[in-house]
Amino acid sequence: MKSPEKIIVQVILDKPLKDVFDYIWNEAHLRTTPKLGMLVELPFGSSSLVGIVVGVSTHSNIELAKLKAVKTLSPLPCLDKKIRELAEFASRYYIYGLGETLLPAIPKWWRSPANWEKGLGVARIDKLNVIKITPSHDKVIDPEQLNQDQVDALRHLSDADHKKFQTLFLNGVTGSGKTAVYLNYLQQVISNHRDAQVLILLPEINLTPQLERRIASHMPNQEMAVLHSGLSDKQRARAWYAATTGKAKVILGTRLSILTPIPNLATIVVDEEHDSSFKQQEGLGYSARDLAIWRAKNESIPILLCSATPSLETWHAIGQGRYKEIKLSERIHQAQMPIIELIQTQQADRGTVISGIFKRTLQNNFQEGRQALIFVNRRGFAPALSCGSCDWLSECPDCSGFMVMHKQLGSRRSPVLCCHHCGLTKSVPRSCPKCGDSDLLPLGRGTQKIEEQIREIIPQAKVLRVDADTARTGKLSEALFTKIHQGEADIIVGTQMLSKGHDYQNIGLVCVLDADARLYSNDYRAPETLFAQLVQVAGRAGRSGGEQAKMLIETRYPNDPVYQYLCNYDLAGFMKHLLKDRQDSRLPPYVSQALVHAQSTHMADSLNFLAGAKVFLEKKSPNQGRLVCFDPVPKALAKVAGKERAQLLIEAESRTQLQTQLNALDEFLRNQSTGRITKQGKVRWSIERDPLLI
DNA sequence: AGCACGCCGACT
DNA sequence: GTCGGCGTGCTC
Repeated sequence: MKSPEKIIVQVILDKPLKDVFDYIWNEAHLRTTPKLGMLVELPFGSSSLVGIVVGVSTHSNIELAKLKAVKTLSPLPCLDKKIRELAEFASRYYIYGLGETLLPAIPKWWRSPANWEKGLGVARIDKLNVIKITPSHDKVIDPEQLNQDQVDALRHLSDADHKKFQTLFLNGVTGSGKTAVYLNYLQQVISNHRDAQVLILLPEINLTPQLERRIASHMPNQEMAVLHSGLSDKQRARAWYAATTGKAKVILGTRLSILTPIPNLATIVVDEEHDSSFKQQEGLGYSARDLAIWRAKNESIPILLCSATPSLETWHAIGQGRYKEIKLSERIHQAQMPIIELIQTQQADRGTVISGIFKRTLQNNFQEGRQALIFVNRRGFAPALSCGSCDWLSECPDCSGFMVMHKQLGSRRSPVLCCHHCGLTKSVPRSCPKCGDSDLLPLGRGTQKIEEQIREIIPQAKVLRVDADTARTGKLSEALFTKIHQGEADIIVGTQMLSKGHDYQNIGLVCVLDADARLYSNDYRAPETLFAQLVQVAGRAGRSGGEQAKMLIETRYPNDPVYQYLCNYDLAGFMKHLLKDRQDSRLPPYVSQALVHAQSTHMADSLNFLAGAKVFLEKKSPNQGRLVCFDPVPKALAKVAGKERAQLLIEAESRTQLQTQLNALDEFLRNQSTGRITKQGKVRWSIERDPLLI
């Protein structure tokens, strides 16, 4: 007599282990049949974990006696097919465990079975409002108030087939009203399609409160869910639940929200599409921009990318006809863009003072009663501390970078040395640790030093500093920007943080100090990034009309194409130049790249490990196919937090070729590791697809 | 990744 | 005598 067959479920876990684990499904106990995408609680080793059901079967390769049973189920709706497909793709493409991809995409609060009990969590959360609508005093922009360009752009968008995948690119200079265009578009989508939900991706948390308010006043009757890492567990859980259940019609978030289940997703907008924050650098090294396009394709919906300075990938795709460009004419606004002046600096005056021309222009601007922005690429007081009589420099003991000097303004405490890579903080030595000389000098200029100098030059001016130190939290930064908007600052000193998304009213002058600090580095994207930053910064000036604003850029290389194209605001010319350059030097988008990262206590172990990876790849494709495998090298910043780091660059003409090779390499490396650490030598490794830095 | 089991140094 | 170091091995 055959006993009734046991139901076995395959479950994924947030562990760097093999993909699926088998469990027994006790239907009598769980009181329902297993369904794909269910979130369940499981016994695992000596502890308890949550997992997601990804398969149902009656057989297991593991002995039945060894299998444990699913403990409880969550009251959440199952993760739908679309989101599972997206996670499967991301996991495969970015060479990362499926469980490690999908589970962290669910808010922590929901991954705690303590919150599941009797579904009370859901009931309670369901009663809460998703977002309190707090309309701003910004003027609501009705379609009638759009200018002709915007109306035309909106018409192009409305004409798109909403049941078909299509990538659209909205090209418009800063302040040309891109946001008004896409908000009107989204409103149309929501009102024309019952239950439709829309997703807006933004690069950074700083930008969400502004847009949040704007949406609230623009679409006051729609429920909105905001998702980013700055929220509390509960807020995040609530927003995610509202998106998953279809309750929220507008989902606004940073990159992590691309993995949110949205059952009636009708369209996606990626704002500031070129921004590198869409690429996650750690763990699952995904690009939310790229995943958004894949998701749109998989769900057969249109996607809209927006930027004044598109990524080269986007520009390339437009050229090939893969994306459709919608242009907001630059003509009207070009008149408002500041006149750019390049100030050449000599090696000798760098890092010492604010030069005469900057001083005079700042003073004039102040007397005219207009605000000025000063951009510095470096936070802190000085990039390093040096000894006046020997060659000592403030190197970090655990990293191969320098410790940056920070003055603790506003407090009586003495200055500190701080490593921006590992966070180590020390007090400034009284005398040189090497030769004992007491003549220690700060080297170069950071935001704090500039702030200090400006206060000396124009003592009457109200100076405000905006950087990672003064705008540490969302609240702090909002307070700073409120101050700026209320005119409580004459001169604003800050890092890139200043340039994003904020509307300033009365900027007459923009100064960029040491613009090319990163231009001649190992970052082949530096020219593109710099161009985008400078256009962005330029767009902050002269918005209220009035006399044309000025932008002064301090550079050692005024003849570099970046500046030459920038002075004419010639985006198309610059993009063409860059594409030619990338084609000539065999760089993306003309080749596909991957990096194998390795870190361990000794550089030799890291390099040896990578050499093994290289041998494997070359054996796999003996005639080297169209795969190019470079030599393992120590990283530019070779030591971080006491770990010696190295990397191996792999290139291929075709993405699919690279994909199969990387999957094979991953399997090979996993077989000699526990988790992601090798058994011999204890090398921690990872594979990164489409790296930004090589 | 956690977490247990397991075999060698300075402490109530 | 024991508390505890972290080396290696497993998790359905």
